[in-house]
Amino acid sequence: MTAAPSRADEQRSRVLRVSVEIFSRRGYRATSMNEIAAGVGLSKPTLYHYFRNKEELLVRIYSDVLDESLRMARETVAAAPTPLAALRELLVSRVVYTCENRELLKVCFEEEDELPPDLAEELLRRRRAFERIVVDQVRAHLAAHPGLELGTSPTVFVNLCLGAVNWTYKWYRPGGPRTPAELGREMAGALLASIDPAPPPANR
Amino acid sequence: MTAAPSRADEQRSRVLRVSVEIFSRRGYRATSMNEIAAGVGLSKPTLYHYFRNKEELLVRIYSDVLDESLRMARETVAAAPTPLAALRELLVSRVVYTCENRELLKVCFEEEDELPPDLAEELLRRRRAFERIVVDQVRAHLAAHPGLELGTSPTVFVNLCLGAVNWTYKWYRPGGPRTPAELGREMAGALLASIDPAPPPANR
DNA sequence: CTCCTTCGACCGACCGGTCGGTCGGCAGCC
DNA sequence: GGCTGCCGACCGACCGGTCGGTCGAAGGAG
Repeated sequence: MTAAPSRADEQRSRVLRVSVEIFSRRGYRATSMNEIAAGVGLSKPTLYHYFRNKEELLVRIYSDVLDESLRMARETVAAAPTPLAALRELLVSRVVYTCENRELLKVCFEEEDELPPDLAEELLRRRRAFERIVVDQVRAHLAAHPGLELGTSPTVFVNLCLGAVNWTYKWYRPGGPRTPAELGREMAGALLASIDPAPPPANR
Repeated sequence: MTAAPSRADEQRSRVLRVSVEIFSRRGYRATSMNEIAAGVGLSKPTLYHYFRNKEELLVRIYSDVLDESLRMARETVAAAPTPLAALRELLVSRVVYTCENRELLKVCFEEEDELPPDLAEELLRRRRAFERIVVDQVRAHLAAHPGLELGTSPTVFVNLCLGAVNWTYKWYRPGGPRTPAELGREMAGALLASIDPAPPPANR
């Protein structure tokens, strides 16, 4: 059971929401604390009442995304009947999450090395944990289908898949003909074609 | 025939090389003109002797990459026997180019919207021209193989492929077991599996 | 009910420092 | 002697962060 959020917690998350919006639009460095304060409707000193400094904003944003991503990935894997299905759902859910949080992921992907070096290590550790979940599904799938040839290492294959999926933050625009979920299914289909033992019938 | 580069041209390209190095390491906004000047071994005013302002550095970097990319893409397509071969070579050459110019592409991908709005339009036009070359190969390949089912639109498919390929700037590190060319071939193989009418025999 | 204390939320004014960019001048080569 | 390459010194703007202080609600004492 999560405790009811205090007024302070609400303010903090409002600040974070506004920060994501402005960081994604103007960049972390180019955004001043005054802009954020104005966006939230507070003064700059009040921002510092809630957060130690500018860096902490970025750390919180990045860390929260990691938490959410890890949680989603573990849930997805637990619910999937086979490693291949898990892999497919993992990719679909990443596409959906990315499409629905483009600003957030833009900040995470592009401001990654503005993170303070002392925390970067621990954050990287959690990012690796996420990637490892995906790699494990590939390995499990290959182990279950000894005839399959991946043509590369599982790590490279996962980097390729996650790259294709993450890149959607650069080109996806809402309001197109596809819902994020449809888009995710189509992309996952193309990405997993090379390791799917039962490709769709229409393949000639 | 290209004219012999003047001394000034050489200095300018030295400045650009150093700028790419520092921009990629510290970010465009976080990099001061003084740092660049120190890196080149000049004073700040001398930088302004060669370039109008900081923005122009970024524009030149970005524009040069576009030129080179378009040139490479056109050459590759012209030399390929079939659309599928062209597509494969296009992806391989992108991977190789990316691996060998990680800093450069990092700057282009991550500082894209620091570009001045008045030039952004024309630069975007050229970027679209590059993407269009790739899309055209997909269309031509599908037209030549009526039985093939792409499972999505050519545009989405190209975004997916280029995303996977571009993302390599985030994870590729030289000195690994694969050369960039090998890496490119492996990745292109996986990416094109879903539209390859003659997949490798070991597939089952 | 009232008075008084306490405290979180909040802000105007300010500071040290940095940044992009400029100015005026010097040196050396054609 | 003019042109190119070069620089020390400087400027206005702005930024992250702090300081000192206000205000109103909560809460206990009488």
